[in-house]
Amino acid sequence: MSQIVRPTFLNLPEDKQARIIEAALTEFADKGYPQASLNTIVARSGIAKGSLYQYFTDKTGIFLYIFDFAISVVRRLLVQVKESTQEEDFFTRLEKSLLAGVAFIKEHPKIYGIYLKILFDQQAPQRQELLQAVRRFAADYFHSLLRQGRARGELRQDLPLTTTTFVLDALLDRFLQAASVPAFDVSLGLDQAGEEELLRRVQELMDIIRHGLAAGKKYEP
Amino acid sequence: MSQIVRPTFLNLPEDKQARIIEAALTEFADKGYPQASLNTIVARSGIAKGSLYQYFTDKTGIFLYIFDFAISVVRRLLVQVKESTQEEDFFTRLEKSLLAGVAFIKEHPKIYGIYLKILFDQQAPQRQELLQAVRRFAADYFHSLLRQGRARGELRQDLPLTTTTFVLDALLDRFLQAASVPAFDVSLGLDQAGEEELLRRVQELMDIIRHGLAAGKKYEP
Amino acid sequence: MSQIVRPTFLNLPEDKQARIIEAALTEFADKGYPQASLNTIVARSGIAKGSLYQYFTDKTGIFLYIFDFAISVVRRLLVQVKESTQEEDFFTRLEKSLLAGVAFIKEHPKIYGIYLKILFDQQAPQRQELLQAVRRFAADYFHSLLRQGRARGELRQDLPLTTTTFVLDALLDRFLQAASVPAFDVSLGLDQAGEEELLRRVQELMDIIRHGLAAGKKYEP
Amino acid sequence: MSQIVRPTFLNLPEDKQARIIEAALTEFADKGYPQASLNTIVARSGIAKGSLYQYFTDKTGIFLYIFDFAISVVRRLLVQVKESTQEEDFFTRLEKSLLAGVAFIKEHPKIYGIYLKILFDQQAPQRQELLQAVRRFAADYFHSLLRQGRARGELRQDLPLTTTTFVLDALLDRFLQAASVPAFDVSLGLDQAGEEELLRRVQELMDIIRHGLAAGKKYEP
DNA sequence: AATGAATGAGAATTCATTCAT
DNA sequence: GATGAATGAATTCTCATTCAT
Repeated sequence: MSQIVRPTFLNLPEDKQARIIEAALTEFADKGYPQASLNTIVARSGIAKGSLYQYFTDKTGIFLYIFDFAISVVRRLLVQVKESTQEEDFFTRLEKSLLAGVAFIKEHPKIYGIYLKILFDQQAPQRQELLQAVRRFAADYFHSLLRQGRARGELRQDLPLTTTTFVLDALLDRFLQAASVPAFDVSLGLDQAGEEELLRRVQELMDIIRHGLAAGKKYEP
Repeated sequence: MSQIVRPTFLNLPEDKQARIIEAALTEFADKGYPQASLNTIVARSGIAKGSLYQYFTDKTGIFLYIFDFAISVVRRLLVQVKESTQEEDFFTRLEKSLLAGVAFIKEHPKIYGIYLKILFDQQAPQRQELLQAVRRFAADYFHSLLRQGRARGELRQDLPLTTTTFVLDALLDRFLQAASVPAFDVSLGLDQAGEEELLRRVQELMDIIRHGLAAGKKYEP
Repeated sequence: MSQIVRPTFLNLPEDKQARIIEAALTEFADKGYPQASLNTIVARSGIAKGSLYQYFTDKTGIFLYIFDFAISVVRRLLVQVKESTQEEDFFTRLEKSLLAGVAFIKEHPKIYGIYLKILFDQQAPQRQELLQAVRRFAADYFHSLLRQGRARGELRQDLPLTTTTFVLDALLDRFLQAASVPAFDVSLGLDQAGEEELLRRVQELMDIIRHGLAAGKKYEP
Repeated sequence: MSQIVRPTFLNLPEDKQARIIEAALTEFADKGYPQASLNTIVARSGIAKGSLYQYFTDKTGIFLYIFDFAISVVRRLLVQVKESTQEEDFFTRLEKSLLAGVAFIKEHPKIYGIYLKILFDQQAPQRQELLQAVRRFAADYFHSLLRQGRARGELRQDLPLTTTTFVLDALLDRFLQAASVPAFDVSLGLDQAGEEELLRRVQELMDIIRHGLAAGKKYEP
């Protein structure tokens, strides 16, 4: 931690900090770690190149700090959604989580962008650890939803928690990708559609999930 | 075609071609398009720097040729799986497809790697087109499986084909990722597990899918 | 000589020779010696790269051969103009020479182009010698016109031959440049004008030359 | 401006600037734009390759800056000659201009060299504009001399200004070339001659010009 | 004689990092 | 603490020339 950001940076006026974070976030989200240029970052934030090295140890340091910052924003969102839907049933909670995710990505495209970039950059520093942190975070979230749902009898009792967590993570993560990255969305056609179309897809997806997970008459071959 | 690879390359002895393809495939899969270094490729394939430019027009040309090569390998696999399972029921076909995918990725990790890289390289040439081609290919495959399954009465008649295609694509693609890229596999723990564990997860996943899609007693809230 | 072009080339079918000369002439005229690419020449003449080295020793050899070829074409023209105007008076001969020059450049822009290029390429092989040859050729031509004109009493007897030769060479050479290279023509506006305008400029120029050189009432300060 | 040279360069100590300008001027004058090597320039000025790119945007930027610099030196000379000969008659002004030109070229051969190079470098950036600027500059100079000379009655009233400007430009420019570039000087033999010989040629040339342009008894055929 | 594959030096340009002021 | 000039290794790409077939 102390190897990443230097006290010099934290002592900076907040607006200057913000300018630098914004510039770095934009650059990393646009280009990914290895293609991101410190030249661009200093140019956009209006500071001297040397100053960047007063604030952070090196390119890696900047990246890790920015990624940390991004994670903390996401974390805040998830905690808030989780708490505000405490009382609702499993499927409602899941649906609201999905919709909250869609809204978040629309609002903070850069944060989602930096996550997508790191996802496949072998060169990104500590990529493994960073990704694991993010995914485990999501997994924990779904896991806790599932446990509560099963305890309340809303879900089949024989559901394997591990695999079900995987299913939810995969479906929601992919849905968010499709909703935000046109190239991913081959089948759904979300980017050309309006809000209405999006909501219909959410309903259809939830319906399939409900069939897959809910308690009630079981499937009999 | 002639824009990308020059006849010179195709006239080369096969083992030399293979060495170059192998080196390029490795480099692009490791680093992605923009970070891949032609220096590395020529060093690893033991040819002179200038020779590479006798074979391909430029870096883009090499990349496109390699990607094309990779795609054709995948295509061959899918066609083969599809044909060899013609007679089986929907869920068996799906399961076999998944297992074939797992086997393929284990055997050709670099081909899968290059696909993952291009997925997020904003800089990769013709990224949009290449990705669409791949994804649509998968989507068509699932779509045709679904149509046949529904026609045979194995699936619920009210299944929305579009969204269901998306669900299958998401779940299988993600399962493959988890099976091959440890960082992605937070919940399943596939990489540390043996074949046995993997098969169990496949069963669990298939079970959930069956509940979600199969005809039979419907879910009643 | 025998170091420049090899017998192999001269034994070639004439049309093949012509194709190669044409391609080389075009390339050298377009780009000048150092920028001319042998790749382009072989591509345009449809021969193999190795063959070029069977015909000529190296790039320099090709260039010298082509330049020689160009010179011989010019020489033929000048000899012809000189002989066909034997009987006319000095100023008529000069004017006809100028007009013949304009016509020639319009017809053989590449030959003129290669001369212009070599004019300032320090890198062109044997540039000094080649240029001297060309200029001396022109100088001899003017010198002989002047001698005859003076002998016939058409010119002032006190004209210094050397300097007058220089004057004619400078004026005619520059006029040709202005007539063919728009960038040189700041004052005359020849490129946007038609044939008519051109002829008027020729008259005006000849008039000034006449005042400068002709016998007749002398200038008295 | 800021597109071409960066403030970094202008902030440099003067002697360092001078070393770089000198090295670049030499290289461009020797080889012309496309053949000039940045490697040579940095080697000769003793700076690192990267530093050049702190000073200028790219090769084009360096070239344009150097050319601009050269033009400004020439401009200063011409303005000075023009002003210091205000009171003299046309032919004296012209002769002094010519001699000033000869002296300048002897003193700044590289500046003249870079002008000669750009003259035929199809590849030189903004060649058209740069050349037009130079030539029009000279044309304006002669034009103004001519107007004044005619107004004072020193020249024939029927002289066509346009063509006469062309004649002066051609003769003086070519004389300067002959005086500085041995290859151009076929007839005059200026390079092997001493100052004395040169002055005699100037007199002879001026005499012919005087006959061609001056008022006084007209030529009568 | 003809081919065309192989070569490697050299080109312009970018960039993270250092360090004196 | 802030600056920004300096660096040099690394990048992609071109080209004249050689040589085995």
